[in-house]
Amino acid sequence: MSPRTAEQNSEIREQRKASILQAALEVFAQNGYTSSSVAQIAKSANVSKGLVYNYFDSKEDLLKEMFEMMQASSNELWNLEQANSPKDSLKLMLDATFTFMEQQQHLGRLMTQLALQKDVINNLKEYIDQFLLEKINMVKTLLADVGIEDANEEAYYLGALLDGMSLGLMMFEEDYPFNQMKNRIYKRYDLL
Amino acid sequence: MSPRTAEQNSEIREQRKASILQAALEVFAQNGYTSSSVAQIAKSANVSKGLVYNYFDSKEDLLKEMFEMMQASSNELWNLEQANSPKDSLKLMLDATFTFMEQQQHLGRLMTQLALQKDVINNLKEYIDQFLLEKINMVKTLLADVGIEDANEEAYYLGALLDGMSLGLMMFEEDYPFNQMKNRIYKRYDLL
Amino acid sequence: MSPRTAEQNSEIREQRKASILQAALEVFAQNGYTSSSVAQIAKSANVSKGLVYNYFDSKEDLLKEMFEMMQASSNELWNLEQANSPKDSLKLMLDATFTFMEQQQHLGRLMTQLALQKDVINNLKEYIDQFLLEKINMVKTLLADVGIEDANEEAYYLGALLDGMSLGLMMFEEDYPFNQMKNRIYKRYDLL
Amino acid sequence: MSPRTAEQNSEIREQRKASILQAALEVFAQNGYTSSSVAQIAKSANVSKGLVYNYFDSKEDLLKEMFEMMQASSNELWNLEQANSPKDSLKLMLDATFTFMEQQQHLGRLMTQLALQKDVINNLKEYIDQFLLEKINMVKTLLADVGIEDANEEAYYLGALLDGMSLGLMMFEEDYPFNQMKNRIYKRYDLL
DNA sequence: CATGAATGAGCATTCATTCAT
DNA sequence: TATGAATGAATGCTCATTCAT
Repeated sequence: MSPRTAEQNSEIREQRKASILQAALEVFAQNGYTSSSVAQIAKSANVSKGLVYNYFDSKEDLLKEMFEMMQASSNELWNLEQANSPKDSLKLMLDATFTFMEQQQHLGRLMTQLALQKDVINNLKEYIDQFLLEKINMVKTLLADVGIEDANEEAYYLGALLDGMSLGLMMFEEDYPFNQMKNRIYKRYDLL
Repeated sequence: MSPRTAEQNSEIREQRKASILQAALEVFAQNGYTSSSVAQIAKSANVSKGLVYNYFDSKEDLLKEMFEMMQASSNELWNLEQANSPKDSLKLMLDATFTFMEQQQHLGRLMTQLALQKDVINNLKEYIDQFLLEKINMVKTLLADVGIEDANEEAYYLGALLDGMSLGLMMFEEDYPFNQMKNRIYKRYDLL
Repeated sequence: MSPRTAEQNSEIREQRKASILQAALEVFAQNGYTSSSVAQIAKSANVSKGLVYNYFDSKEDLLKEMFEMMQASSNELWNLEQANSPKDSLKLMLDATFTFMEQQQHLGRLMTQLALQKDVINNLKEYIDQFLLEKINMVKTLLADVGIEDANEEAYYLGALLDGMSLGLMMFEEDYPFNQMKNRIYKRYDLL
Repeated sequence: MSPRTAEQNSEIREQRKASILQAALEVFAQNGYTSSSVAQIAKSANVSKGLVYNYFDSKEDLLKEMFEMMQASSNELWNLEQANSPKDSLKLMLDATFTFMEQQQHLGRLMTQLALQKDVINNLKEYIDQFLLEKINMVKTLLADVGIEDANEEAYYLGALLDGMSLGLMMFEEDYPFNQMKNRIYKRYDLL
């Protein structure tokens, strides 16, 4: 009835969608994908169950779009083009990683859960594995560029450290000595 | 009077119980606790659904007994009494950890999943957290005994490395350079 | 915004709830609480199994609400305030009792079944016993008011007669000489 | 192995059977037929589940034999042949009825439950109804023989009283003024 | 005769999804 | 666009019954 422009409508749609997705993320991360109900998500987003299906095809679809959100968020952070040197690139990558860990704990938590179990849906696990592989390959390149001898092994080592930190942060939360860990890593690559 | 002796029955029970528990472990680790159905477990163990309930009170109970299994398995491995020196203790701890990672991947996978989400049952998460805390405190002590300056921070660092390795092994499986990683860690503490 | 107004929805809910409850009452009274399945009730109410749970928390809850329905129905009938004399009160009580017997045979049948066995749920039996006790005490008072010598014993006697009639009506149904029995009782207290 | 005579074996069988039946009766009367499990009965009789099936074809069969037990017990009590007069017959019938109420409360409780609901098994309800009908007809005859005017109506009246007493005894148990009620009835027919 | 391990059908309950309004 | 009533398939669990020993 109200004369909204198509643009306004589109914007409202986007916002609604984002808010539902955010609610879903929190619920999924807390309870796990399977244990979360669409009703719970709808309630948490303050909308009706029906509306969730107005914006998303299925519960599965929510998860897929969440993964795409993660990719977008990650790509946005891993903006290494502005780097002036290999060292700088490495530093930017670590910055991005740490920022992601802190700001996107829900996403990290959820993706780690999903990565640990068989495909819950379609080929999501494949995409996650692909995503992880890309990251570790990028790290290999960065480490090689910076002159590290056995860049491959070092990449796994650094990967283990970062994953371990991520887990630690999820478990211990504010009790985790996150900054000390960050410093250790920056120091290791002489980035301070 | 009994057609089977009590002993025979008891033995059958123990074996069946163990085999169901093993099947449940695999199914849980693969699909996640919530996504696993008792029917799936029964099928995987080649028994009827009903029999599962003859041996376990509930699906929850399966998980509880699994956790106890993990504690037992872990305690068995962490046999540090036979150590002759602090360094030896540290080495034994690392040996135990690596052995557990390799031999009990299912358990590790499952417990990590559970640790990442809200309590699925009763107070299991609490017990898991407690279990993890004990381990990290033991590591702190071992590192201090061995003369490491900032044992607390180092414990978190080593913890991150080990957790990260565990995750890596779960994801990459045989592609993971597990032995190289182990060597790096042994070398770090001069244990080779 | 809602497609149906809140009022419309509320009305639909009330009607559905009532019709499910009525179906459940008939099924419970016919087959007994334990032997009745929710599927049977749903079918009898021409709704899906799921919908029953949209309106009632559990099968148990159906029974609880049924008991409350009985209390309400009974209280509505036992409206003794309008009586002008003790004799009038006694007559009203008997009227109410006979009306209940005839109009609420399902409820009577079900409650009698429940009263005869161990508590099926929570403390329902306790409530039923409490309910019966209240009735018999009220009868004692009414009989004393009317000038009956041994009102206590007479209350048990009248109670037995009424319970026996109720049973008889349930068993023999239309073959039961209900009106003759009623007359006998009215005559006994000189109420015709 | 032990050389028991066929007779001894047969006797053992009979005893076992009776003890299982007794256990089943108590369990059924307490919890209702449907809510009682064979496992419960077996446990209560201190035998294995299997043995129950050695003596009875099914849970249903237990109920059938119980009903036959009730008929036998009832027939044994209603031994009216030794009566010298119509009045004596009536008195013997009442004696038998009261004795049954007191001594066979479990049976009474169970049969009343069954009479109130649709056939749980085969045609049991039919038999029960038949049984009740026989009794009431016998009562009619006895009352007519004793010279009561409207024996038919009086039979329903007496039947209601007796059924009501039975219910009362089941509900109030030792608090029920059983003897006073008995006296009232004996007095009513001038049998004291 | 006696046991209890084993089975599978049946039931209460949950939840993703649809649809009339 | 938005709602929530309605559905039915799936799941945890129970229990009568069978059978190897």
